[in-house]
Amino acid sequence: MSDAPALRADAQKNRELILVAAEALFLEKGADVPLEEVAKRAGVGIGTLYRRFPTREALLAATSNERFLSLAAASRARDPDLTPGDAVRVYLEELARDTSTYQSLAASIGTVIECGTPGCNAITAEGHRLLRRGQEAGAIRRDVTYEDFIYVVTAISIAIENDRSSKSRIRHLVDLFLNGISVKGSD
Amino acid sequence: MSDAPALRADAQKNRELILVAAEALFLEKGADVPLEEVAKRAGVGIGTLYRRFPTREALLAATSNERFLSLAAASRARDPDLTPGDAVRVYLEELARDTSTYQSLAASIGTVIECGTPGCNAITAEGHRLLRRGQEAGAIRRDVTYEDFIYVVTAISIAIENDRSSKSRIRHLVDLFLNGISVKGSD
DNA sequence: ACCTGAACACCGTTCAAGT
DNA sequence: ACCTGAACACCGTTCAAGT
Repeated sequence: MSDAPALRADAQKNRELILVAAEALFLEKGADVPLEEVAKRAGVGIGTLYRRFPTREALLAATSNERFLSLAAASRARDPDLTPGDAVRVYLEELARDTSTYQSLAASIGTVIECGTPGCNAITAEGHRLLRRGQEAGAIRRDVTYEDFIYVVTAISIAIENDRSSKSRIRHLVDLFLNGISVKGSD
Repeated sequence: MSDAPALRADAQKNRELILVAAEALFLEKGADVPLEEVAKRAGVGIGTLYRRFPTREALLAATSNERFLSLAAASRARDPDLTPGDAVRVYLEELARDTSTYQSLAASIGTVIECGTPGCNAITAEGHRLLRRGQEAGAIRRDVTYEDFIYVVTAISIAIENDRSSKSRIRHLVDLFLNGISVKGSD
């Protein structure tokens, strides 16, 4: 599974320094912070950063890895306590909240979450599982796809970033996705 | 209403040239095309472009003005033929389709549509009207806001841009917003 | 009042030289 | 194998000089 041919000790150390600096700066200044600033704070040359993380998305995915792993684990852990429908609801709310951690992350979350790291794989697999379970239980429409999940998470995060709504509206927006804007029984 | 103190003839001409060039380039290369390229194609200096359109959003709003006006007019025209719910559906589909006209426009459509030009005002007023009518007819939930409309249009356009879905999925995504992902009667 | 474009700032990305 | 940072490219934005 580990296709990385083991980094040299100094390279491994630099990789860690870059990740720590990136996490801090993404939080402080958003996901579009200049990469030179990340390299500077990490105390490495800009070339070293590019060698380890060829794209900004790769760096974002790496800093998200642990958060995604724990989100997926938490979702599985609460599974027995929730109905299939509620499990999907909480999954979407948590993922939207997480995506709102870094300013400017929303637009690329779709790419970031499909990057192949263990965390990305875990959170994606968990979403597929919840969707399937909801459909088998007859709670979720058959024509809904996992792409629709990503779309709504992206949407909510962008809405929050644009300051057209606040984090407190995540629940409302997820609710619209789940139940629709139409009054029940009106069609 | 017209707060513009009438441009000098040459300035007016340049403004038109900029708009024509911008429309063409936005269509060819997306809403993030270099502004210098727009100025070059228009045959004016970059300073002239900035003088007329201080921000990219202002330029986007200006090129969208006529499209927004006709979208709003079309919506009012078909109004008698549709139920309040269907009127909202078509409004959202048309707006999402329009926002997908220029690549990279989606993320800023929220800002562009609130810019105060006649077109922006018209399409916004029409959306508010349809929402109110839907709610008064008992077809739309009372807790839905016009911000939710913008959020879903943004979401759909971003989904399309990220190539996670195609324009043919607009109908599906609007349908989810209207009716929700939950199976009816499951709650 | 308006136009121009050089000048400056800023950031992304590569790559030759060095360890 | 890895690191560094100068160098280059590109784009946004301003503003002094000119009409």
